[in-house]
Amino acid sequence: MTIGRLARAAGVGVETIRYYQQRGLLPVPTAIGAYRHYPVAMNARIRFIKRAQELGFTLDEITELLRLEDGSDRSSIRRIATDRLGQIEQKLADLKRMQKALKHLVSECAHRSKDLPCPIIATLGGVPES
Amino acid sequence: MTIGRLARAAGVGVETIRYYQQRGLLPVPTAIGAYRHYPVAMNARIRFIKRAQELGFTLDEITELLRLEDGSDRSSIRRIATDRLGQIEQKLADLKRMQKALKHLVSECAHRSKDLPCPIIATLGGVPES
DNA sequence: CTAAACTCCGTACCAGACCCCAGAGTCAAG
DNA sequence: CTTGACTCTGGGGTCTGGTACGGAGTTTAG
Repeated sequence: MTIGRLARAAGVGVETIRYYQQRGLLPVPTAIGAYRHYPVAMNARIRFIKRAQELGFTLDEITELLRLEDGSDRSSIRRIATDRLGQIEQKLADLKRMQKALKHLVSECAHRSKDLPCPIIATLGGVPES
Repeated sequence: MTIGRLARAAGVGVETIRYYQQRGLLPVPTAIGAYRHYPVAMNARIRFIKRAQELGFTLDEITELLRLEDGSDRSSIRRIATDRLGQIEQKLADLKRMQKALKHLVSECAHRSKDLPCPIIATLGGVPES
């Protein structure tokens, strides 16, 4: 795999791969001749990164997640993963609240008469915590 | 309410409020004298924005969501909300998968011998859709 | 009435996550 | 062996969601 093929296979730009290398998310493979030669497994790794990003992880966080795979220092790494797990669960809870609120909003909007305002934004905004 | 008080009440910077005004997320209230005077309800609106942001909505998306409140064109607005609902549900599903995978990963990491690699990233990355 | 604190407007700058470009070198199909 | 597609390095630009700054005008508490 050359970088271009890998990029196309993973559905990202060549620059993205280089950027990830700079940031330490992807290893810089040893060159064969003057060009670098990527193992097919890189593809899975890039997809993992993209997936995690869609879920709201930053590249720094994903870097930590990825150290799990290359995992040497297991105990501290496990701590990191557990933290992220907590984050994810928090996010899940938030999203569920949002889902509920939006559902409510939609049905309110459907059933209410036109000139009554939707009181739901106040409800959502009124939650002081987080 | 002056802008500064509002900002402190909502837990954002003054500049943020101005920025939101520029972007059309907040109305620019009419000035009393030379300074603008904000209704207390703005606070709820700002909190709503912040909340939605934490859930991964962009300001553009939030702008659309907010039109729900000021809602005139209910049917198209309901469509938008329903779309977002779909997004949220997708995200929930993804997060749940992620949660499961991470849990698995953590326990694998705990139980496995040190030199076996974790195969989970491949599993995650292998899902082609999205 | 004055001084501190605030507001207004505009512009500039920051981080994150890329994207694009130039110029030079390299590979590989024909 | 040439030619065209690709790679390398490096540096800059872009978009989002802000934050910071500067200078001038405005309130308001004492």
